[in-house]
Amino acid sequence: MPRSRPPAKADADHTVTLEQVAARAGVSTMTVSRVLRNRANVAEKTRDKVRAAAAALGYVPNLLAGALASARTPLVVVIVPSLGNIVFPEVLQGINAALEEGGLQAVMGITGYDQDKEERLVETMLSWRPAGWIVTGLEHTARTRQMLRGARSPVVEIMDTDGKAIDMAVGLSHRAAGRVVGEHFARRGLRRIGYVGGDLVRDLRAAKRLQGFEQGLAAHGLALAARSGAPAPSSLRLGRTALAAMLAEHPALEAVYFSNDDMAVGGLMHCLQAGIAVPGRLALAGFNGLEIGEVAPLRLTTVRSPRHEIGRVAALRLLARLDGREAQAVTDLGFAFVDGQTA
Amino acid sequence: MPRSRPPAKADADHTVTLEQVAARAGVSTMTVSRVLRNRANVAEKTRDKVRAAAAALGYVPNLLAGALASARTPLVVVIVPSLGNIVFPEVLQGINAALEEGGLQAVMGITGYDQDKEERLVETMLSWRPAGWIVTGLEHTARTRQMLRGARSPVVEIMDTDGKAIDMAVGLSHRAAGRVVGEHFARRGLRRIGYVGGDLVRDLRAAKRLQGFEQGLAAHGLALAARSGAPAPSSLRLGRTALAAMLAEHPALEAVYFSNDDMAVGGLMHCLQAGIAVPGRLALAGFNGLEIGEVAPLRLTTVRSPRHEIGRVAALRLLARLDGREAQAVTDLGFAFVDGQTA
DNA sequence: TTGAAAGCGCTAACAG
DNA sequence: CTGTTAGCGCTTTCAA
Repeated sequence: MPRSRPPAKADADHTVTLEQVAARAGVSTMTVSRVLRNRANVAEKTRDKVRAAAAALGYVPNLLAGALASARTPLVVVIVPSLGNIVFPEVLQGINAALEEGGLQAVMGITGYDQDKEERLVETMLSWRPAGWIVTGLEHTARTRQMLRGARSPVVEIMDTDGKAIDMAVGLSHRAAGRVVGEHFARRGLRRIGYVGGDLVRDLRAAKRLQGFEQGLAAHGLALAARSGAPAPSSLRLGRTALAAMLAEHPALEAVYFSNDDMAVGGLMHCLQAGIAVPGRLALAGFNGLEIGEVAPLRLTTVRSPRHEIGRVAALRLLARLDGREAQAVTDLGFAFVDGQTA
Repeated sequence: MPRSRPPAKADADHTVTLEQVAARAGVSTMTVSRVLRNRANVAEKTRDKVRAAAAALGYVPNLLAGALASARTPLVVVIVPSLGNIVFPEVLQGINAALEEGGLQAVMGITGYDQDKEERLVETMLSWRPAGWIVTGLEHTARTRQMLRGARSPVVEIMDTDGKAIDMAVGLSHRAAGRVVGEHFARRGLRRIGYVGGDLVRDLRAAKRLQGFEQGLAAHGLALAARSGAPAPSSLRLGRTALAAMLAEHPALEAVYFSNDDMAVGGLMHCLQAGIAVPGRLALAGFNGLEIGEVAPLRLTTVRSPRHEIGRVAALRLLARLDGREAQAVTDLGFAFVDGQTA
């Protein structure tokens, strides 16, 4: 004979089900379900009875059962490359706050700037049948792209707008952000210019900024005199050591563009300690507009990215689409050049 | 007549189910289930047939259905107070990496250092029937505690060991960490000492560090000469402005202890810019051992907390318990005093 | 080594 | 406004 599980009511596992609430309230499970999900068309008196019964029993809904029955999960998969600096946590805060208001839950994945890892994450996450996806960047493996399209739930690619989106994109043009700094350097009359970055093969947005930066220089007849890139994640320390190394080899450098603010502040710290006059002897600039650049003894010249806002808007676009509303395909939230004291 | 949904095979929604894989492979759904979950006792030939069928159809398992049927989710709820500085993202990276190896998924919640928000989060998350919980700190509302206990899945409280754990705890003694700095200041012969922090009512671990710090001073017959606390989250900027304000009011101060490294580095930046000699004229110390303190022109005196390790170990303890292994109730991962150049 | 039956806890659809 | 019926896609249990 097949198993006949004991009725839930007698379960050793004291989990309270809709059915028990229904029994106690003297109504059907459907009515309980309606009340608990605030559906219309239930008499006020019935509502009260049901709520009382649910409270008395300490009922906790089972989202798994609900999601399976309705074919709708309140889950949104969020995939970011790293939590190693403050940039993506800030984006996550924006995402999280907005999703929460819409009654959705973020499930997080971290790729380590590895597209194959991203592909594996997407494959795994597919099993949750998420309501939507927020992924970082516009570059993915072909299979990742295919899986995301096949999932037929909305996808927002964040941070970048230089490229083609799978579905929606919310970010800024990194090429343009880099170009602005290149032109600024050129207009300042800086000539011997270096670049200090991390791993450009992995961080494609940093690569786009550098590309834009070089275009900005080229527009004024300039070119990069030195360039360093370690196969390591960007960090304050790397910025510091890489700048020191570059200056040892190219002592005549007049300016350095860094892949981001972490790197740039690291470089600035080197200059402060080594007694290198900034910006007189060496001009510096970064990207992101982090707080550390603002409170440094010299305000860092940089480009501010709207990180929290990118997260918030990405989540809102997703919510809009889930509500059946139209949502803009590409949202360029722009950036602001920060004319600081280091360049 | 009740709805009669079209059979899944003809569904407009092309979702492939176990049943379709089974049909194609010429076996029962149970056999497919066994193969796909790598259960023993399936003939090698059958395995191959099933795998081929699954691949051909592009089968994607439905975790919701699986979890409902087996009463087991691979979800772990992780609740942290904030992603506003790099501390908790680092903890999350540690958690995430270890959970992933164990086949578990983190679902994140952010409390904003608000215990009522935490309570609401726990209540909501309960509906996922998570396999385990990682929550921050040892202080929670009575109802949060009750819900977590009632969930009957393992709970790890992270960061702190000064108090009583619900189930397991992984962290360090903040009281001891504060005390070490207090004694260091005293031994250095510093006498007029101030404290600059954020909101101690919300950040209870910062409050414990301050308590330990004052004990350390008291052991040498000293007491705090000044103390500032804004009802705001700690930040580089707050550290900078709060120190400036404190020095304006207490110009004779010889040393300042900050609630953490963000605050302390902010303070250090103020000194660098204002030309205040550190540590000669003013000694500074913080807490956490962040990279920014290490690359500053003066290495920050601080106490290093094992953030990534706390996350990793917390996840491992959870995994151990889910595997039915015993796991240590309280794990004190300790801290390291960093004898920097600012105190 | 494989399969059949039952059911996890909930919601959609329809009937009244 | 409320109830009935069927079934979401999977795994458990037991039998063969």
